[in-house]
Amino acid sequence: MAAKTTDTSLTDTASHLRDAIVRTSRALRQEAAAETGLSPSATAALATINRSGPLTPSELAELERVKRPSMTRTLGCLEREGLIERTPDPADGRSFLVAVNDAGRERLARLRRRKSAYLARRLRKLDPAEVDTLARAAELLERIREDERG
Amino acid sequence: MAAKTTDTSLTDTASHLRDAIVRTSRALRQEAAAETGLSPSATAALATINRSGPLTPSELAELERVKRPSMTRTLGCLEREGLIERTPDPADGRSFLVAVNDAGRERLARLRRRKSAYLARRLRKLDPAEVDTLARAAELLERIREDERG
DNA sequence: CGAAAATAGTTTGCTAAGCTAATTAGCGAT
DNA sequence: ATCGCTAATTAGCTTAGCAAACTATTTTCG
Repeated sequence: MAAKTTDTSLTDTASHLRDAIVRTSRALRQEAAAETGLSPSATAALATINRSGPLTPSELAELERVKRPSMTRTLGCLEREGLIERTPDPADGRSFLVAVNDAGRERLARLRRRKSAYLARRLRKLDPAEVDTLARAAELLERIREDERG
Repeated sequence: MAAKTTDTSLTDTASHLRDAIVRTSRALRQEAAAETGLSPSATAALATINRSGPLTPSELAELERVKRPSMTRTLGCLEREGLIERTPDPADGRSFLVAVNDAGRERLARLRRRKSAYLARRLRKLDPAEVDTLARAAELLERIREDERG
């Protein structure tokens, strides 16, 4: 299996993967609006802040691969929801550090717990090997995104 | 491996997968605008029309999991690019059938060929087993989307 | 048969979430 | 101390989704 990784099968895989990601991401967005009151972008940002400790909006924007103005908006949304705290950056008066507060951690835990979340609901219909495949795919997607820089 | 599929690991996998998909889809959109002049949505729709033969806008909307007005817009875009043909639906005067024309097939082939496409470029850095994992993940994502219907 | 209900596609107007360009405020080097 | 750089924001644009309202046709049924 996967013994033959010709360029053709490779670009073919790329096509299918792209379509699958586009469609799933669409479904996620719809679901998110209906279910959590927090957009997928905001959720992803919150998770990143939680994982990578207090960081500046610029750093966060870079991690999430969006531009700073976009992150400004997302942070505004998270702040309105009362999920993050801003503290002044001791090293730079223009900037500040963002951290998840208790409410944010609560929300993240709740999101993770949500059995009815779109993907979790569907994952429960798969067998363990298939779930594992998707778990590894998620890691791979993050990894190839990391390599990026132009 | 994957022997333990507790509900915890399952919802955890769901979280990671969702974030990975959201971020990758963002990267794809940016890339698409810059590179092909055709949005990921339009590309996915074109591929579906090509794969599933001539079909009505409603059927297409259902396959792509968008609402009819959204598909109207996407089709308008594909038509402006001269990639599809509409023929009257012999069975229903209100409707019509959409099919990919030569230019559309050309474009699809070109897209698939594009070695520099975002995902293809990154896939080439992975080893065959990893590419295979992503290929199977794409299938799984499509499959769990199929199950849907509320 | 003909009127009412249902359905296909479109139009209109809204929202979310990305972007770029321009602005404001603080940092740092000459 | 000033001038250029960088951080965040603001303003305005775009894309792509949605729902509701509209038009045209089909289907149903009295």
